[in-house]
Amino acid sequence: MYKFKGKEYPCCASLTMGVIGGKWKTVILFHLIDGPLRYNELRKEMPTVTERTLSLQLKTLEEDGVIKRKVYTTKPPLKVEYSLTEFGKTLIPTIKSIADWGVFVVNSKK
Amino acid sequence: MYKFKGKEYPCCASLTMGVIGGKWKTVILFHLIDGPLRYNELRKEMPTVTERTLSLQLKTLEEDGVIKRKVYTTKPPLKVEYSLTEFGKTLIPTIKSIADWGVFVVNSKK
DNA sequence: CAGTATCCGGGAGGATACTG
DNA sequence: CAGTATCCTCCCGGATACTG
Repeated sequence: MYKFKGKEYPCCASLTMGVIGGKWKTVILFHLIDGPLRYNELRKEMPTVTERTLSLQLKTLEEDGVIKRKVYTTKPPLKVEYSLTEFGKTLIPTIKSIADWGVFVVNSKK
Repeated sequence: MYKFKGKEYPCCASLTMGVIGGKWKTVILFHLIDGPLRYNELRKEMPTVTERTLSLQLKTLEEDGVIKRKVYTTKPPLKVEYSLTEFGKTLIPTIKSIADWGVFVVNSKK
């Protein structure tokens, strides 16, 4: 049994999937590899996600310590930036491997 | 837009997650890295999965061309082996990266 | 700008029983 | 042994409207 953040997983692979699994989390992390992004910048990169879902996924990634949220203003209009934490950066090779395979599949079809 | 097996994905990373995402698929693939396994051998490796779910996940992995199903007997008791296809083997580095990160997280907590 | 609030549907996954 | 069949629950994620 593997434990992380109070959750139990039957396999080392499922622990990782518990953190980066789901429809959107890898996409978010993939876009954050190159540096911090603001909320609306992320939305532009991910045109098909809804505000609510993006917001929820960002929150769970933050709770898992993978990304951090930094607020630059106290009054509207707000400026908020999301970035990988040091812990989150340890995921970069894995995220890149996931992204690379997607590219590989599309390219090898031609 | 990235396409694979009739499905569309907004990002290269989500294409990969479409194939290996979900609660069990990476676990199945992880156990198949070392060689073919029979249905009940897989069940032993994954004690908490139900028969139905394991069966369904194996079927979708097979449809995506990642694993192959080989039947050795025509009459009960059946002998069926699951193994990675050549295409599925291109996923090994990614699966290992995912599994390694799970191990890393557990070890670095101590 | 960066989010909540509210409502909702679908599908992933579970439990149990049965079968070629 | 290797699965189906049936039924059911949960919650992820979507749509839309609203707010500090």
